[in-house]
Amino acid sequence: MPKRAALKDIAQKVGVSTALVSYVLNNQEEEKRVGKEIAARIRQAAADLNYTPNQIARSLKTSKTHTIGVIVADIHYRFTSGVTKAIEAACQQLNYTVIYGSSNEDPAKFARLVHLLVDRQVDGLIIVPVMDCKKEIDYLHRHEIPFVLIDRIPPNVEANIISIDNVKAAHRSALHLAKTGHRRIAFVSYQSGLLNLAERKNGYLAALAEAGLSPDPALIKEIAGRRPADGVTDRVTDEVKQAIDDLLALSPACDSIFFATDTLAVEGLRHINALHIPVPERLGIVSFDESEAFELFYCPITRGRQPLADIGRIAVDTLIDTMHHPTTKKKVLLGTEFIIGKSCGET
Amino acid sequence: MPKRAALKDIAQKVGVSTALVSYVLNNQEEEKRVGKEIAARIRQAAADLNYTPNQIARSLKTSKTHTIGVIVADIHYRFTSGVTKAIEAACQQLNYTVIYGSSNEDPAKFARLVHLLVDRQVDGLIIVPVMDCKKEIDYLHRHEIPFVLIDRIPPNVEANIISIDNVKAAHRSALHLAKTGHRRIAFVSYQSGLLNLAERKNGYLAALAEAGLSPDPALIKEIAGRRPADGVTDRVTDEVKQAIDDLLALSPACDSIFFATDTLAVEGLRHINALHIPVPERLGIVSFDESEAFELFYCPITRGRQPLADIGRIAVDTLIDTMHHPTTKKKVLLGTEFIIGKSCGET
DNA sequence: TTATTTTGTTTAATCGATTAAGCAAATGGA
DNA sequence: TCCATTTGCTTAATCGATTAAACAAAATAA
Repeated sequence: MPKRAALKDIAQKVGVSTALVSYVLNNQEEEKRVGKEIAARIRQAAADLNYTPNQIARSLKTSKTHTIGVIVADIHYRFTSGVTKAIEAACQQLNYTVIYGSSNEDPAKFARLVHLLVDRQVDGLIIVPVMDCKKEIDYLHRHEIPFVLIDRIPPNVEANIISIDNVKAAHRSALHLAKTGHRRIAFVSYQSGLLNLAERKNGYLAALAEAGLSPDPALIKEIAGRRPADGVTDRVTDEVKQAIDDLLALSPACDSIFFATDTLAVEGLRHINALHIPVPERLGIVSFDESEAFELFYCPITRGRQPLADIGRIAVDTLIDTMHHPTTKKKVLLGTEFIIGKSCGET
Repeated sequence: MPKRAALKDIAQKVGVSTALVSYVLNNQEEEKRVGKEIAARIRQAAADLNYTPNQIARSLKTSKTHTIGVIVADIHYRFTSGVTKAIEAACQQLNYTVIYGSSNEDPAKFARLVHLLVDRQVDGLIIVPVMDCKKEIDYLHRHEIPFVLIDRIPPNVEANIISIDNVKAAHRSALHLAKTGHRRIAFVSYQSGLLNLAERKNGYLAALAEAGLSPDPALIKEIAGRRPADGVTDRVTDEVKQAIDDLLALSPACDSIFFATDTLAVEGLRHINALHIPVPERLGIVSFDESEAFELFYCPITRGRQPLADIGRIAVDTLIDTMHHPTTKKKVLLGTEFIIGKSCGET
């Protein structure tokens, strides 16, 4: 196998300098006034030799890699794979390549990834931030590396952010439970400093207030652990079970649950199923996000669906934008779609 | 912002040549007999300047990128995200970076991706092949680029392959339906030249034979379109509906369905639900793969689960292996776990 | 005819690291 | 004392492309 042809080889074959070859193959023949006949011969030779430019060499010289780094929490989340799919599609159109890594919610791993990708000279980053990522964000700012945060909004951070309007979406979900006659509405979320969960809680509380219901701390359950790596979900699973058992034992009884994420809802429904609690008769349910399970559950789950494809696409657009105009700081809050199933009873 | 420090800067600061700096920072001080005191000063300077090597330059020189390319069908498939997660975890351990792209089952896109990743000089590839990928496989062979195929086994191809034993898994699934008293067992799959689906069919047929049931072409439904990009699933959805309607109208009646993939099962169950067909009383169900929905369905679905994490991990191991010993051609067929739900009735 | 502009091409530096080969000084052996 | 080794470091080529600057030849202007 002869090794890959380089510019030099084409130059040699045609009998010109590499400069000319470079000009022609980059379609600069006009500006650089390359002879028509020579240009044609160069193209021919390039085709004959099956030439493809060495991107590494090009990157070294131009310090542009045409690559963007994507740091997600866990590719196995529906949110993540949905958004990632859209990111990649958008990048493919723009001729960008995607390097990907997942933090698994671990700040140390997150930090390593940021540095790794920066060392690999990505032109920009799309990041699902973890807790305690202020240092890395600062690092990116200092080094003037364009980036966009998605999904979560870390506190006290200036940056491009693409997310959804969590307050509004949560408000709508909780209010729907109230409107369908529920009075003791529980909120099950993760314990986390991430602003998006805090905002979902705010939306929930606002809805209660609007419906004239008084908040009850006993109805708010915040699960300590994020779903750990590698399917070892035991801890979360157990805590969710406990939370639901607690809720069901309350008096006055809890009559409905608003799950702040799809993963929590799936865990919760599994347990509710095992306990043979009828939905929506005994317990009304609303969840955030999407899951195949929500439609196939005997009682289709009412839920707020995030526009995953939009988030991904807009994240890429915004990133490309900042790459050209580094000063722009965009904050985009997208709306969610509210899908009414049967898990809250009839309206 | 001062620009990133290079080897040259360290050399200047310490007052030595870049060669020495390179030796020290690559821990070759012993072989290259670098003075102890100088070595220490070099390390100190590197730390002071916050030096990180420019991977691009290193790659250009060594023509190793420490990057592997992953080409999948669709990251939003559970199979894909599960395997990808394991691939990335393994790569992180070995200090490899993952570049990722999805073919969306489109041979043209697949071909473009292969060339793109090869141009980016990936050290190796992990690939979920599409139909008609013989040309690209040959290309990789010709250029001596190490790669591993996963999930699907294209016909007439010599390569490292990590997959599951589809015949065996399908055989077991179909046989389970027979053992639970079903006599008119349908097989719903995709129409595709991919060998793994063909093998699942073979397993199904073998099980029928073993159970003394005669195969009936009317019970075999092969859906034409793969799930198209971007959630536009209408065509597949409609076809699945039609297939199930057809099956239910048969006489003698079809009493059970074996779905060859999770996506088909989810589509199918949605329709079965809408028709209020009771599972397992009227219709026994077995599926391939996993879905959150299978557990939350009112009647937990009996299924064969692929060892996604193992597939990913072994794919990486095998790839690293071939990178060092290019001649090895491994073919690994993993076993599947058979999870008995309630969708076939009692044993 | 000479000066100027235009056209077409080459030269050579550069990006940042790696690494074979070369060289000088110190050490050791006879 | 003289030659051979060892030690410690530098030089310079290289990977493959980009691109400013220099240059020569031809065309045009004066």
